Amino acid sequence: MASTRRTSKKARRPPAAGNWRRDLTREKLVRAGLGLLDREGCDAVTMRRLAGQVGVTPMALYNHFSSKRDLLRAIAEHAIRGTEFDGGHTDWREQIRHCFHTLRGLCLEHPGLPRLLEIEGVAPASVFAPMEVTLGALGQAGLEPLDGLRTYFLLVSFTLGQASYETSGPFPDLDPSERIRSEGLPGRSYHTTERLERPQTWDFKAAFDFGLTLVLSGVAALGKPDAR
Amino acid sequence: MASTRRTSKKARRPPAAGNWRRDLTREKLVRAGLGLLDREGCDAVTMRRLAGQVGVTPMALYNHFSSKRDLLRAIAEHAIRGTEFDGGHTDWREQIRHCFHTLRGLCLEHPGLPRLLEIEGVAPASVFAPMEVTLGALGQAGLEPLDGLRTYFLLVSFTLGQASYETSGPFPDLDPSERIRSEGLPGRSYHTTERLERPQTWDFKAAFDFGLTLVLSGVAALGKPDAR
DNA sequence: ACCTGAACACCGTTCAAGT
DNA sequence: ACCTGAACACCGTTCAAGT
Repeated sequence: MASTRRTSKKARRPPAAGNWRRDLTREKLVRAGLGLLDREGCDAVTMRRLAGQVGVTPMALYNHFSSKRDLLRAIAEHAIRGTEFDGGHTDWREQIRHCFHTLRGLCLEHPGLPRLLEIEGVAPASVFAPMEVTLGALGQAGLEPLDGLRTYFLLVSFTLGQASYETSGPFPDLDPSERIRSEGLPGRSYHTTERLERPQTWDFKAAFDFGLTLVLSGVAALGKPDAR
Repeated sequence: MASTRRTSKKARRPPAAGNWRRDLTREKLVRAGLGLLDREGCDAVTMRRLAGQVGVTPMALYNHFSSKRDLLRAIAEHAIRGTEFDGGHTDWREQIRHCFHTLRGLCLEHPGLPRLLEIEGVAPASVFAPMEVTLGALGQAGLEPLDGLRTYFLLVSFTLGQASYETSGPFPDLDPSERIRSEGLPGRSYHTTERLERPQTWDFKAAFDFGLTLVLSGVAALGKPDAR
């Protein structure tokens, strides 16, 4: 804002890239938006609030983003970019473990991210970085591309779901025994769930590792006789 | 609305249950809300729109629901209630397959449901019906309760994630090769993903079955020597 | 080229008032 | 007991106007 302020002298812009000040401001907005997302969650990222945050009128944002969706996509992009999902492991299991631990870590750093990615049209192309790594590793494990893609979707649903539950929850609402006792549910029996002793502190990391191992050993079993 | 209209004669309500007209109206609202959810999606379920739908002022809803969240919870409850997740199979694999196929089917009937359940505090106690069935079956498969719970969360994340993607998507946004070609992503290579031939029609059911089988064979492998 | 201000059509919810 | 109407503090976005 301080230094290179020019009177706009007709300024025929180069067709491809390099719009000096424009990019700078867009980046500033994206950073502020990501901050808002991290501090106050997905619903707090609002055109009006972001504008207030950087001391500008809401409508000023529309010079840099065509819509709220465009803004959100840029924020997601900025959060993901720079993350390396490829651990460079030769063992395909290790490679996949690394990849999804990294994805989980990213979601824990930016707790609003999973929900953000679910908004229609917000997921940027960078979400395919883990796909690339996974498909490579699964190919090495002997899976056909189609099955690799299916496995990738399984892993990604799992990872985002768990991370979302870990950061937004654990809702008291989702503690089963508690809920079932308070609300009466006629016509259903819940003996197993009711007498379930939920550990006081649920170990999310251990649960995530368990799920990952389960899927990986399922993949390994695909080549074997008993698998069905 | 037609028949038993009484002048409210002081009506000391019985302490426990049976508020005749009140329950009727609440149910009517819930049904209309579910209709709105099914026809126009999660975001369309709005106090004001629902009120308009049943020909009443928005504030009238607050006589039957304490908040929007309360309304949404009742809608989710109404969608889930009556669904039988227990297929009565003796084989634990069949039992779990049936359970999650049922859950998936429910999400396809009510496309807004997965997103609805993710809203904080909306998931009703009935969401634990599949948990009951799953924990029982996994116990039969020899899993400890803690691992059973972890597996349940894996399966539920997977099922809701896939169903959500199937009904809200398939976004053109999530077709990888397309996106990567249009947006340039500097500093990343995507050869595997780029040359991926995505089948023109993605078979969601087959992908779901595949994931289910993968997880189940992972569970089966837990008792075996090679599992790690 | 970038920003403002007023306006429009929406939200959830509170509060006082009607019957 | 149930409903209305006006109001408040929010949304995303359009449009005309300023510099």
